[in-house]
Amino acid sequence: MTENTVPGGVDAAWPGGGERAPRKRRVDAQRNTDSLLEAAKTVFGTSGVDAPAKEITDLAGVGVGTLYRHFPQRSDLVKAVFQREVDSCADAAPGLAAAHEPGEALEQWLYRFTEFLATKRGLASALHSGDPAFDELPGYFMQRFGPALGSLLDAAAAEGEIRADVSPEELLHAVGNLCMVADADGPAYSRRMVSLLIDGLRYGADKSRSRS
Amino acid sequence: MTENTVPGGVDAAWPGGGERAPRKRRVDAQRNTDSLLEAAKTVFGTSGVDAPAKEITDLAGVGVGTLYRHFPQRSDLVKAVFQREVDSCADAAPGLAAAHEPGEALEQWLYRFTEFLATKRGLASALHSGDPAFDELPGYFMQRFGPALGSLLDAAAAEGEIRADVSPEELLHAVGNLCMVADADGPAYSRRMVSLLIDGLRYGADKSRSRS
DNA sequence: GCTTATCCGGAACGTCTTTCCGTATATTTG
DNA sequence: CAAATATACGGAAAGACGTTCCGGATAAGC
Repeated sequence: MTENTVPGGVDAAWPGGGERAPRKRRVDAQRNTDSLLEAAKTVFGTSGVDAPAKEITDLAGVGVGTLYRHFPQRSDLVKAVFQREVDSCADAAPGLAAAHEPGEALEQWLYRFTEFLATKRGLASALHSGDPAFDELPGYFMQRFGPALGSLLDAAAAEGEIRADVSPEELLHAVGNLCMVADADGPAYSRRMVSLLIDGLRYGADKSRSRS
Repeated sequence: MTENTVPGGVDAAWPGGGERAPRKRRVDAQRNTDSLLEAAKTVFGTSGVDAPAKEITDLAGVGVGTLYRHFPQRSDLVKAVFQREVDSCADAAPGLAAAHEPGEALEQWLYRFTEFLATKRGLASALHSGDPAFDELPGYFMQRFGPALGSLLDAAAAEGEIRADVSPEELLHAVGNLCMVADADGPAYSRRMVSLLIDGLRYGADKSRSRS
C-alpha cells in the first residue's frame, strides 16, 4: 500500500526514471515516515493541525529531528496527511465496485466519503488560510476523487440504477457542501442527508436499461 | 471620540451607574489603550492577526506588560480593534448624510464600507475559526451597520433616488459577499461591483417622489 | 504636598519550534 | 561475512514567542 513514498511532492515518482540509482531508500526511513503520518492524522483529529510537534513525535515513537527531516515545514506534514487520506478514500472505490452491485457500491463509497469529510474540520480553516503552500490541494482533491466517483457513477448509470446526467464534480461539491453545513448536527445527520441525495439520483433512473 | 473606553466588553458602560465611584480612569491608561489599538490595527493589516505581540507593543511605544494588562487575551485585542473599526465606519454615516445629497451620501458610505471590508481579510479566518470568543462580533456588526445604512437608505428612498424595497441587512450581506469573493481582484474591482449594485438600486427608483 | 490606588516596563519563566551533530544502522561492496 | 559508507536517528541546544510578575513610577484625590 505505502510503497516507497517520499514525502514532499504530490506525485513524487521517485526511483522512476533511468538516472543513476543513488541508493535504495532505507526501510527505517520509510517506516518512520509512515508512523509520523499515522500519528499526525490522529493528533490532527484530536488537537487540531496546530498541535505541538512533540505530541506527534511521541505518538509516533520518534525523535523530533526525524519529524523535521521528513517534513521540514508543518505545511508539508499537513499536505502529506491530507493526500494520504484522499488516496485512501479514493482507492476504496474499486474494491467496493467489485464487492457490490453498482448502486450499492456507489452508496457505500459516498458514506465512506462523508467519513473522510468529517475528519477535515480542522484542516478546512488551514486550507482556506491563504497559505500558498496549500494551493495545490483542492486540485489534488478533484483529480483523485473525480475519476473514483466517476467510475462508480458510470457503472450505476449503465445498470440503469441511477440517472445518467450527474457529473462526479457536481456531486462531490454537493455532498461536500451538505456535510460542511451539516456536520454541526453530527455524523448521523450527514449520513441521512447523503442518503436523501442518493435517493434523488435513483429517482430519475432509466430502469429499462437494467439487466439484473 | 475615544471617551474613556475601557477595553473588554462590547458595551462596557463604565462610570455609568450609581455605584460608588472608585476613581477616575488614569489618562495614561486611556492613552496607552488607544496607542495599542491603533498599532494593532496597523500590524494586523501588515502581518496578520497572529503577528508577534512585540511588534505591536514596539509600534505603540509601550511595554508588553501593558498590552497584557489591557488585553489579557489576544481575542480581546482582536475584538476591540474590530469594534473600533466598525464604529469608525458606522459613525461616518451621519457626516456623509449631512454633507451630500441622500443618493450621493449612500454611495459614498458604501465605498467607505468596502474599504472597511478590505482590511478584514486577516480577521475573516479568525472570526470563522470557531473560537467562541468571537461569537458576539457578527451581532455587533449588524447592530451597528444596520441602523447606519438604514437611515441612509431611508433618506435616499424618501427622495425617490432609489427603490424603497431593500433592507439594510440584505444590502450589507450583498456587498459583503461581493467583496469577499472579489477582493482577490483588487479594491478597484470591488468598487466597480458595488457601483453596479448602486445603479441597480437607482433603477427601480420612484422618481415621482423627488423634490429637487 | 502627601497619600494611595492605579499603572507601567521589561526581566523572568515556560512552551513550542527549529537546528545541529555525534551516534547508530541499513545498504552496498569486496 | 566483514568492512566501508551513505543515510537516518535522537535528543540536546538555541531561538522565538507568549505570558506572568513585581519593583518602581505616576496620576488622582485630599
